[in-house]
Amino acid sequence: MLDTPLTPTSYLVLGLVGHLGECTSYQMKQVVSGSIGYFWSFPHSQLYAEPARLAEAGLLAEEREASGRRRRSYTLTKEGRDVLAAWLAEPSEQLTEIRDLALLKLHFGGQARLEDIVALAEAAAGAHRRRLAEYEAIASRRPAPDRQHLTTLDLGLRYEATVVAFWEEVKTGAERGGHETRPAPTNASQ
Amino acid sequence: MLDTPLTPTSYLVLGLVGHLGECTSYQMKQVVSGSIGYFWSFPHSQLYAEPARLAEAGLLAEEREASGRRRRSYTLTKEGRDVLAAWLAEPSEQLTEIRDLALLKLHFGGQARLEDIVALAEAAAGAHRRRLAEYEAIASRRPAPDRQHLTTLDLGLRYEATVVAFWEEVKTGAERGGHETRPAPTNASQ
DNA sequence: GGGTACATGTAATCAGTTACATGATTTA
DNA sequence: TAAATCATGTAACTGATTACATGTACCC
Repeated sequence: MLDTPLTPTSYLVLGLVGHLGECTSYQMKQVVSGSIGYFWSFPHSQLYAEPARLAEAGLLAEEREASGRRRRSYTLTKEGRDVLAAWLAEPSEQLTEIRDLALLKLHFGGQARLEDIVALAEAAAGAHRRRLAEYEAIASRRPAPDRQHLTTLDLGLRYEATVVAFWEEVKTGAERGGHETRPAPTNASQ
Repeated sequence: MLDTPLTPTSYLVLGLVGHLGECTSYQMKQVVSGSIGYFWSFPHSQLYAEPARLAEAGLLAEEREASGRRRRSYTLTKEGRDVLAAWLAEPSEQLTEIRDLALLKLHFGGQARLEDIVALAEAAAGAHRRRLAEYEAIASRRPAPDRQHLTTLDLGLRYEATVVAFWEEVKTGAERGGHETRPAPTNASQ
């Protein structure tokens, strides 16, 4: 049935179209930027390229306006709906992939100066604190019935709170300067 | 100085070579698989391709065995060391990118059956519980002095604990079946 | 001495990113 | 009506992934 194996992006688009019903790439973009985009970002061009691929694979039906902007809009085909349902029904095995430059820097922190670690931790804590505040604002606007079951937003809230605390501790730890980081990188060899 | 802008992978490799000193791609691979690879995975082929790129850019020096396997090994050049130091000294602004298929499925859970959510949550909780156990084992082997400053492993421990709890709650929530998920997907239209 | 697992790469492909470009709509 | 901003795409490039392939050491 399918030649090209589907990527995470494929399912993301299928899920969006399934959720929204008939929609354009731009509408997907708007929805993404207020939800998934917070933790899983990608350029909007993918929301144009991927539906085209899915349409070619027969999972989406493409309709184009006859006049004006000639927008393309998409709907799930029967096959698309089946593929999406099958994907949703199959529990996924793989764990979280985390891409975080600040964490990577911390990981190589043994090669950095303590003051750089302090600055890094401060910046990271601040950024995550702001993100946490955004999530809290969204959560407070969330209608009551939805508050009963857990969503990605709830994990986002917990994640950011955890991370803020983590970076704050990293900062105070580095400020106290104690612990066993080499005083200077590898200057001994110079 | 630099033509190609450096990617996260570039810095990852620079950091590894800085940390290990002269090393081969295979050695990097081994180190990665016991540390960064836990949350930031990528195929080993990148650990062959990227050092080659960096060598061409003058940030790594490449040495090749004259006989036998003709292994390539890499060291930082002066310029590479500077670039790495500058990167480490500059606090990064961007937040965490999280790629998690299970979370994505949960996000589209309104289109799934409740029993699928239960299975999803159960599988995810189990996988993260196992990962947490791995981290705990590593942490217990960690030498005492290192226990004083926080590392990526510490965040890993906290993250996994948070996520396990989250998925367990999702599971019990879905089992109780309560909340406002539509009883059946969109079967009404069939 | 043959199989199996570890070690070390290369080639081809493609998804994803970057950059560009233009058409509509609003606003001042 | 000019300027800004929102909306809608396309083209080109390349980093990352997949797949393949072979060499070396060890073990039964």
